[in-house]
Amino acid sequence: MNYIVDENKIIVKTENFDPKSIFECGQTFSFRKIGDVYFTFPEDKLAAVYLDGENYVVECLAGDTKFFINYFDLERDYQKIILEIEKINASQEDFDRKLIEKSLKFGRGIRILKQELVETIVSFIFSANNNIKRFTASLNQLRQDFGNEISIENEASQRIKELISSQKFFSFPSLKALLKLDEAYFSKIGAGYRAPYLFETIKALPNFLAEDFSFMSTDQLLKELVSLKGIGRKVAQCVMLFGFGRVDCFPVDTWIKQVYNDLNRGEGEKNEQQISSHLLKIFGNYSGYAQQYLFYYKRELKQLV
DNA sequence: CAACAGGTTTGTA
DNA sequence: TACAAACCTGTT
Repeated sequence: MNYIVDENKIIVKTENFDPKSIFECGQTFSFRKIGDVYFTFPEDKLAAVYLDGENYVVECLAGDTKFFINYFDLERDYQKIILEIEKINASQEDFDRKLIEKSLKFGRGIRILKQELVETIVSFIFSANNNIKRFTASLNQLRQDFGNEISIENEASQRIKELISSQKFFSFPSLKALLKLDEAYFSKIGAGYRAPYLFETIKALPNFLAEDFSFMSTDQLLKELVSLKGIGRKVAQCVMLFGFGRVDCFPVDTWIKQVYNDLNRGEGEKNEQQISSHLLKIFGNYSGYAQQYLFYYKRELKQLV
């Protein structure tokens, strides 16, 4: 066990848990950093994550510890995942093995969050061909307009109390609330040409979500997802990874495209689909994790330059 | 001012 | 099936 529960707090060892890596590796946009504290607000929940001595604390402010243990995937052994990816890496002849090694070391605190489906789908449609700053502003506006202010259920620690005294957090709107929105509203909050896609897909969600996905292969699920407007292969794979917990997919965006060229030297140009299936073939059920380590390392490194 | 940003859709070979 | 071009819009 790499965590213990103390009332509304989860105490986590730092070895495979690092808030910066978790929140800034591109998997979620439902967080806010205030000082050294990360606040995360998935659905209608809220937690503060901060360093306390040698450990990280997840202080659950709305929603119980059980919810956040699942959300942060705390029952999973990420050290084992890292070891498995290292093993795969060692068997690759034509790979830049050092790149993987460095990525795993750099991102060892990453965890793949278990995110709610509607929030994930809507957020990633916004993210397509968009920059984080711009679409997080749209998402925050959406929360403010049609979510509810999250009230603190559990007594906050003194430190957190002070930090949130001037802050408001809003839940992600329910599907019911989203269904009432029209194209013009999404345009207004800066969705641009994605506005009709959002409108169409939200309209299709009740029917879509009623399906039983448990028996579906990842390939089948991908086909279903890309049939929704505004969802192409990349967004679909993100939704599968972050919303469905399908780790056997490898989302390829511009960053992973760059990584692929660094990683797989002299293979010639390949398109996103070819890259995705090649990496999937290599990493199998560790693809989702491997993607996050590589993506985070590449992007963070780029930002330092 | 043109290019770009964590792609998708639509139209054309 | 594969590849281009257009696409909202704030930033650099």
